[in-house]
Amino acid sequence: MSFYDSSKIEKKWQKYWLENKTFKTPENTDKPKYYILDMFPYPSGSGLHVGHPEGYTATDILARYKRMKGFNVLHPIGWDAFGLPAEQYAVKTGTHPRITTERNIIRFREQLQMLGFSYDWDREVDTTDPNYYKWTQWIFLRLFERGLAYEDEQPVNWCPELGTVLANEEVIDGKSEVGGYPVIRKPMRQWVLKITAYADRLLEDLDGLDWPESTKEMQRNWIGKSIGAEVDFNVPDLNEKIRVFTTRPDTLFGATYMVLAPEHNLVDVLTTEEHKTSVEKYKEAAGQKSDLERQELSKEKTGVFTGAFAINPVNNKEIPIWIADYVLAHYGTGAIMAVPGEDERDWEFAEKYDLPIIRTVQPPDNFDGKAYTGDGPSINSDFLDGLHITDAKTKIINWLEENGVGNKSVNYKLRDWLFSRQRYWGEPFPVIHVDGKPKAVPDKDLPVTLPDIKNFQPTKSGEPPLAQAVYWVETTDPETGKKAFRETNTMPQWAGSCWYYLRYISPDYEGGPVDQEKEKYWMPVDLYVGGSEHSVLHLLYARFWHKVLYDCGVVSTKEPFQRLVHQGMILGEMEYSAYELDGKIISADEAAQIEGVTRIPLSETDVEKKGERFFMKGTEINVDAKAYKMSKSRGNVINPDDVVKNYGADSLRLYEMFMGPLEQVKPWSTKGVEGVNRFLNRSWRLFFGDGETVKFNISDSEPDKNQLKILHETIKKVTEDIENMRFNTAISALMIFVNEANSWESVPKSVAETFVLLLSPFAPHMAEELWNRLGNYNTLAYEEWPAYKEEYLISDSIEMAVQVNGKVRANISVPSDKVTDKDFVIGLAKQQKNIIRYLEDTTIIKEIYIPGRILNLVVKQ
RNA sequence: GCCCGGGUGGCGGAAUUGGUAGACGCGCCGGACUCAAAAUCCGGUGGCAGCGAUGUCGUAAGGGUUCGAGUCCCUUCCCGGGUACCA
Repeated sequence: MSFYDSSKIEKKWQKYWLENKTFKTPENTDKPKYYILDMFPYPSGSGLHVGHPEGYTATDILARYKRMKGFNVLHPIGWDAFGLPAEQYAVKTGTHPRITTERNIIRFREQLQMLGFSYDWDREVDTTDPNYYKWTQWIFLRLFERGLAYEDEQPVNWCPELGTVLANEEVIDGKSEVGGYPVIRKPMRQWVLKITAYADRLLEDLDGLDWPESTKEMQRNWIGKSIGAEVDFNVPDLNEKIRVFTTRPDTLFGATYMVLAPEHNLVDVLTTEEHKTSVEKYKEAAGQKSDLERQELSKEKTGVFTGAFAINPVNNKEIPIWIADYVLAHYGTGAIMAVPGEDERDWEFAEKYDLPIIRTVQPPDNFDGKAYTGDGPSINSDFLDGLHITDAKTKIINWLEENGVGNKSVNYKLRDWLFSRQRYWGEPFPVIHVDGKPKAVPDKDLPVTLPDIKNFQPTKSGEPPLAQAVYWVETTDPETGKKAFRETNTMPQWAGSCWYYLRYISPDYEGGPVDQEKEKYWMPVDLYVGGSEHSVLHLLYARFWHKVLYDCGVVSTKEPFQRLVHQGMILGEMEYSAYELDGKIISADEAAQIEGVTRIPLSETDVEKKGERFFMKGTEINVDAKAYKMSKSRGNVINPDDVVKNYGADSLRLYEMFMGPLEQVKPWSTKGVEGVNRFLNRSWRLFFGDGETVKFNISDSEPDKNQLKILHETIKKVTEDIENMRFNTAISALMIFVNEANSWESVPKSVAETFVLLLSPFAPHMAEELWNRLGNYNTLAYEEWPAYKEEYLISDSIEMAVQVNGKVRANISVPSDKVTDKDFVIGLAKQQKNIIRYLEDTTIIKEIYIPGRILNLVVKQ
């Protein structure tokens, strides 16, 4: 039996591709270009997991396909190598993060090469390389020059366990996204990037992008633009004004009280003597709460009265001023007018503290809720009465502006981006402090490199590890010669990944982050593939930097990533579980209610499905059937190295694409890998026969009509499916071809060659080997992609269904040249035994014929 | 709660976008080869009834539009992801 030795053949071609630089990006620009990018991997110590090759195989297939289609393809890879794990490892072991990082990169590179990806290995970039972060710093200086990077003392998310501050986005439910440690609020001096200045452009330019709608929607929500008005409320006793932001100025007549955030700077001024104690107490309690506590305790609204009153400008009514932590200091003006009639939160608060509620929008008759937030005619609103929301808003805004008590206003949820971290393993800021003021390091002195230090531990007070490198921190201002101190914070990991896609274009260019001539040719990225976990942060930050670079004239496109696709997560194998309590097997439903149960793994053959649920075979005990996220603790992690060892890289690639649509979440199945592995072996045997001896099964004969038909059907299907990234059905088409061809006496060489080319993007190692053994001595990577000919697809006859009253009653075979002949088809149909039976004693009232598809005879008794 | 996805055989998934539901793969059943097993090959495989022809039910549930609905519309349920007092 001939057999395919995957490990030997795969290594052979990997070596060939590297040595011949087969996938070196062309330098000429005479052909159309295709820039296909994988999301920047972090080279972690645990190596590649099976999730990585999913997206990478998809892009690799496209890259290989586009090369064969005559495109110049840019398909690079590199390392987002700054980051916390290497630093934490350094704290623990004293190993410099550089050592760890280099080791991990080598491992990752080997693993990627083992999978046969067609990257241009001469374009690797590494964010920790001073030649790279020189330009990260350079871009930061452009931000600084433009006033888009500033220092600010502000309450930040301080994580004592990690010894660093975190961006708002890195805090999930009051805990750090990395590690899940508690996070507290602490005022500190920080670098902040003014992403809010680009909010509108980041929002508007989403419209032109070919991205998943859900991702665009998430970005829109994150930016959170809302249009409304600002209104001033006078506090006559104190001669003060309180400004509020509202999206519903039309409900102004229903504003029956005001609420300030506890941190609002007028709170102390407003509070009357008799309320001082309770207000102080409330403020203190709110200030001490961590974000987590604030969220947990916020189920029930709390607040206290300040004793002060403001005047509602539309009706001059006196309304009380409260403070409550359901009003956020950092959104809008940190103060609201409360309109309980049309706002659920205000209603809840008003109910609790017995504050007046006035409806100003007429709810529908059947409305039985509390606050009514829908549309309707205004009531109790003087000159707005009868107007619906939109018109009422316009009118009241005009009124506010005429009377000088307010104006139209826009607000964003998006906040400026907290950009500094108290870490060692990150890009140093190219900034020195002279006389207490930040000053840019001149471009010519870049990069500001990381000093070597021994102790990577941050200080308890929050001083970054770099502060220990006194010789590095203390420097002189090159301009004035004055004593200066280097910035000891470093940049967050996002920095390096904000612009890496540009560096790939000209990785060795010394005149700037990117060679502008080449940038014009290669940008934008035509296809960007990566996980949906980056839907907001990385993609928003990168878009922001790109727009700044656009404004600086460095790049020529407004957006970096034209088309974006997220690959779905790969889960562990499906698990069937029964549960045991005190030696007794109990049902999964029961187990979910009780603690202290033991999970008993079952095999697929132990269970059966009844209705919607799975049960232990022959019992009424229902069991769980679920695939879980891969995790070390669950022990369901699949290691790609093992898969490659057992089945080969081509099998892994093929399986990951065959599992289902790329974007979908799907469970792993080792049996499924065996399935595609069998397919590859069958493909191999197509060429080398099935006997004891290896015999070449290829003939020089001309392909017959039938062979050409199936071949060209396969070409058509595979081509269309690759174009649409439907790799699972493309592979299915290849399988159908092989199943068919296996029944042939021999395979005509021309057919065999075409098949090998079709297979090559998916299983490049086997394809190269077959191509070579067919007598071609060059790589097939730049062979022309096969084109199908319509003439071969036409068959002599077409199978069609005949329906009577919408139900299929017979199948007929119609000669191709008669397909458009309705009368002929109906005549043929009426000869069918089963049709005759159904037409008996009926009258045909309608004949619906869709040529080549279906004939439906509508009859009546 | 709100915003996005999505529910199709025992399992992963197909279905030319309104035209024969279940392609392809896994699993399972039967057969060939083998002393035997593995591997491989051949055949079968949605449920129910029937020897069969065939009939009938069937794409989460219910209703609607249509000659015809997995696909379009309405209602409900379930699962996954995001988000959460943003005024």
